[in-house]
Amino acid sequence: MPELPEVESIRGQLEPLIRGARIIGATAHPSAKFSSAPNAVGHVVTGVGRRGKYLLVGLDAGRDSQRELIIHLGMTGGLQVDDQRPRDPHCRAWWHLDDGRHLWFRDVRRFGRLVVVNRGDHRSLPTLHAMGPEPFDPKLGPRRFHRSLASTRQRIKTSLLSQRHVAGLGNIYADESLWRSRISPVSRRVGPERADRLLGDIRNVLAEALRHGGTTLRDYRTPDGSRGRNQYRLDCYGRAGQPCPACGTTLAGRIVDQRSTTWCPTCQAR
DNA sequence: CGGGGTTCCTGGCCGC
DNA sequence: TGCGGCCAGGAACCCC
Repeated sequence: MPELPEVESIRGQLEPLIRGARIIGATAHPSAKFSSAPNAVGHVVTGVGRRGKYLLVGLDAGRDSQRELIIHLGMTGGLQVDDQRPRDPHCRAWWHLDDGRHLWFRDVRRFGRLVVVNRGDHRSLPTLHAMGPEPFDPKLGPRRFHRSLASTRQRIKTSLLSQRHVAGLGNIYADESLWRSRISPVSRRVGPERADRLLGDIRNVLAEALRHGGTTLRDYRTPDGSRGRNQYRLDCYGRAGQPCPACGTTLAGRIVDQRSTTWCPTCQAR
C-alpha cells in the first residue's frame, strides 16, 4: 500500500533511470485502468514528479504536446526498468524505451491505475484534482490545517484519508500519526492545539518512514527491488491486541468508515 | 456539492 | 491435504 514515503522512494529511484528516454512502444492490460498506456508513445520523459500518492511522469512530444503519464500504484503496484520485455503475469502495462529497456507496471490486485493527460489537466482524477497541500509544504501552517479540518464533520481518520486536507496519507500513516498525537480516530472535531500537534506528528511520521525507505508489509518494492525497513518501526498500525508502546493498554481494533483502524483506548481517549 | 455506499481485484491465511 | 470463505484497502463512481 504505497503511501507518500513509498511513492517518493520509488520516484527518487525511477527518475534518473528514465529521464530523457523516448517511449517507442507500449502494451497494456485491456482494463480501462491501464489501457491508456500507449498514449505515452512518441514522448520523451522529462522527469518524474509526485503529488500525494500519484506519480507524475512528464512527457514531451516536441512542438505540440506537453503531456503527463499519471500513475497511482493502488495497493500492490510497483514499477521496474529491465533490459528484457516483462514476462510477469501481473504486468499490467509496459513501455518500450528507445535504448532498448522497458519500463513496466506490476500490479497483482489491479487496484492501481494510470492515465495520460495534457500536462496539469487533472480533471479526470477527482482526488488529485482536489488534493490538499503536500505535508512538507511550508505554506501549510497549523492555522490553515486546523481551518481545513474544521470545514467538515467527518471523523478525523476519514479526513486524513480523503487527501483533501493534507496529501499522501494512507491507512498506515494515518493510524501512526493519530496514535502519536493521542487523538481518537473517531473524533469529529480537532481543536487548534491538537491540529498543530497532529500536523507536526504527520510530518515526523512521514519523514521517519521516508528515511527508513518506506514500509514493506508485503508487496512494496522500489524499482531496484529493495524493501523498506519502516515496518519494524510501526507503533500502532496492525497491532490491535498488542500492548500500546506508550502506556501498555491493549490496542483496540475496529472498522472506522470501511477501514481497519488501530488505536490506544487510553492514550487516544475521546 | 459534500458525504455516504458500492465496486474493483487477487493472494494469503484460517478453519474444517 | 484441499478448499471455501474471509480479509486487506485507495479512489472512482453513483446517488442523494
